[in-house]
Amino acid sequence: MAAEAGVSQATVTRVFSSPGLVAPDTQQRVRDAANRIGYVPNAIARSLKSQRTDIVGAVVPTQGEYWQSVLTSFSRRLADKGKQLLLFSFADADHVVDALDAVEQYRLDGLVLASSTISQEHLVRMRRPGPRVVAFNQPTATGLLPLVSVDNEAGTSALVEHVAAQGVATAMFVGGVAEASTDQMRYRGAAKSLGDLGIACPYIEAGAFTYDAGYKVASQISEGLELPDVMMVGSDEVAFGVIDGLRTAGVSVPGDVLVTGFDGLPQASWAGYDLTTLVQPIDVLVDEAIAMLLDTEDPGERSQVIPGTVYEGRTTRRIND
Amino acid sequence: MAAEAGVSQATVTRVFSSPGLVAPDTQQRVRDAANRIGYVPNAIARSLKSQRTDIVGAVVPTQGEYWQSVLTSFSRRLADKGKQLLLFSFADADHVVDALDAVEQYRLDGLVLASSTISQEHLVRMRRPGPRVVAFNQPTATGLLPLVSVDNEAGTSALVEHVAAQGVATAMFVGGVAEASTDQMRYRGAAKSLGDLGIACPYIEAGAFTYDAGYKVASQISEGLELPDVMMVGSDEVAFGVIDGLRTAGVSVPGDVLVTGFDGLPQASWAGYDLTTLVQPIDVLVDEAIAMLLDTEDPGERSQVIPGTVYEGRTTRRIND
DNA sequence: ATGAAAGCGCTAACAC
DNA sequence: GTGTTAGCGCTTTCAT
Repeated sequence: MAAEAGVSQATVTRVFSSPGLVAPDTQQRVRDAANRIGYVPNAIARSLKSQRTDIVGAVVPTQGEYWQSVLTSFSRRLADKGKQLLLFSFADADHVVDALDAVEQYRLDGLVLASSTISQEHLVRMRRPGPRVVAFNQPTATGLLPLVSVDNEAGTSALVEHVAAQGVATAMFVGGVAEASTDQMRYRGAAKSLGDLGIACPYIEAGAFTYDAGYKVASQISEGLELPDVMMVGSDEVAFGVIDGLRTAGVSVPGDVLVTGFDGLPQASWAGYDLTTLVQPIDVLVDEAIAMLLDTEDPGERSQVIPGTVYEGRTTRRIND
Repeated sequence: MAAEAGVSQATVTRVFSSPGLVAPDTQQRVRDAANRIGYVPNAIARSLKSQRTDIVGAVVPTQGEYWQSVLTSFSRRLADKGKQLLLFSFADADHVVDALDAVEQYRLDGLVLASSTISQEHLVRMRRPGPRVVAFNQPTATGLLPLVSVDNEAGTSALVEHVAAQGVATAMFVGGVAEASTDQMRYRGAAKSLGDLGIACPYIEAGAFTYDAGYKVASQISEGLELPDVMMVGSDEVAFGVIDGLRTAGVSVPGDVLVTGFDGLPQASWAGYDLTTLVQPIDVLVDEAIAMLLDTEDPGERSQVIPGTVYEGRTTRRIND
């Protein structure tokens, strides 16, 4: 390339990274030559020298509406900052390790760890010098890694407050996976606030954060147990299943039982469900995570816990009002 | 590192890429040293030398359930092949160009172009020597780029066949965006097959591939026009909106009007909708695309058009049968 | 304003 | 089985 333009390689570099330092006519000559032979600066070589890739890695679960939204948000926000997103989706936790390896090998500028089901052990492994790691919506990471999360506990508390205003005497919490730290926080918020009102709150585990799990558990409940006044579900996706399961079994929502969700998926406001839920301000969370990742000052083990907002849908509107 | 282990750099390389060539004790000495100082081979340097990154780029729209599924599938399948996925999400078509730049700069091993709304002009720009580009579900690219796509036309034909068996006399096609090539193919399949039965098929444009667009168009239709026996909707997401819009307006689905979708999203089979739709075999499409990208033999401008399957849901089940 | 030269960390060819 | 050497394509002093 340098030869083609009749200049030194140093000048070529300058044309593409600090054009100000190069005479207009030389610059033109270089650009012409580049177009002629289809030259494009090699980012790999640049990274080798500069020790920066401008690529951020993200470990995100492959399943679930919520995570998809998070991923989308990350990808957009990073693009705005001139960074690329290298995606490590994972089904099981073992692959998290693969991601970490890749992060080290590719010398990524940082890594986002998003998922509520990564073990403490893995999290500890992430504490190390080198590229910065930020945990996303993963309360378990508190004190281990810098963390950005929605305020899960306050979220379900707020939902209880709203529901209580509708008048309820009995309740139940339907979680996805009991080990998930988000599930635990959400249950805690619900149980505490309900407890303050003198209402008990049993925990029922659906078994997965999926529609099907919600559907199944709702079918079983409507057969066996006595239905509570309100079912607080740990995530919207499970809640949709719960609602459909109840309705299929002939139970009216919200006529016979009120239902709340958590996350604030777009579908929550669809007319078919219009689910009362806690809306996570995903873009805010993501911006905060990116800031922690990219800011010059070390975030240490700082935690950012950001509140969500209650969306009041039809599923908690008493019909007899 | 070489110094730390007391061997040459070449030996270090061998330990990590062809361990067979190195004596066991030397190997141990190198690994110990690596652990001691936290050494990890630098993939950037390797890429610079080998001219391969083991990273595949993907340009995918940021909106829409369908594309999210496609993305997830790509990410998983590539991981199985030891490749990483660099994600370029894009809202508007201008960003496609950014992606192409990045592909060139990072010397990616290939690029997947997924989206039905990339202009011919941009597609032509992708025809170039260098890393391979494969178009995904983008009929416009036929003859320009190697293409993998579901058979859109045959898909709506198959849906017509199923619907006709239920007995219909009038129909309508609700598209997302008229310019989208997938929309055009899907309309063509529906119109042709309906025409063969002597049934006319007007095209109505919702304006976007979203729930809201479907909801709105359904509200308008149920107010003004006379409802057809069947509304064939160009995508599931729009179809959900159409169904909710109709039901909110007091129109029964499938009592008053049958509805079909296209894509086969997981939600289609949810009890709330149980939408008859054409299921795209996403994993098959994705595998095919990856094969085209990575296979040694040049795919040229070969097109792979893969058939989908009809899922028969409740939305086309005549109530009076 | 431009060039020369060293070096980022690895791989591959060749020697021993 | 291991070392030596050259070079991938940039960036960055240091000269001129």
